[in-house]
Amino acid sequence: MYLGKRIKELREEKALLQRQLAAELEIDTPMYSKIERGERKAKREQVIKLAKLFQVEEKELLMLWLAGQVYELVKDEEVAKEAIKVVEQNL
Amino acid sequence: MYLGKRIKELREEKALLQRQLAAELEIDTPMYSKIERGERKAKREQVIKLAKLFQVEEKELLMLWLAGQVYELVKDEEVAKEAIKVVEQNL
DNA sequence: ATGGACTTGTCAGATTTTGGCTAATTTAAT
DNA sequence: ATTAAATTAGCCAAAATCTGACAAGTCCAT
Repeated sequence: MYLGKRIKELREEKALLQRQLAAELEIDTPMYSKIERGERKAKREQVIKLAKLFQVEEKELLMLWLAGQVYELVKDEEVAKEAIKVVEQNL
Repeated sequence: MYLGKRIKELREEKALLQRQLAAELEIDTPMYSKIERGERKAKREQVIKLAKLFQVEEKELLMLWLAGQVYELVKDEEVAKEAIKVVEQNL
């Protein structure tokens, strides 16, 4: 998963533990673990908080977060590419 | 909405009434009306049935249906374009 | 002003999502 | 190999969302 992969990188760079970030986000550790692995999706607010904690651009993480959701939506569809292109046109 | 616009066109081309299509899909007319206007989203099965009824490529309607969902997901996000591009890369 | 087509609003029931708990597994160090 | 810490898996109830149906409304032509 897009966001999960990135925040895992960031967490390891800064040598933080899942439970520390979980505490910051006020969720439990298993939940944070799931977000990192993309098993659960973070909420917008949590992504923003993570950007602050890691001191990276909010936009970067929000973009990955959104991309992950789009990917989940289209991944099993034969017409995924075409659909994406159509949306891209109209943005 | 992508799909709604298209099935309205098709319905008018063939001079059919909403209630006729609603009957085919086994839903009530208000529901069909909402699907056409994009107020409710059709389910996959209904889209396929509609393609058969209108005698158009299943793929065409499924693509529009998917595009509509993607659009709903990203439309209010500042990072929509970038996110879409990232997904496009990885398909 | 009646009738037919379509739309709007509402609502309970069904389905999904969510958060947190416990327990299992993996990892790292001694 | 044993322990302790970190991470993951599985489960369950509460909350939120989605669904289908109905009643009532508008709009338009006759």
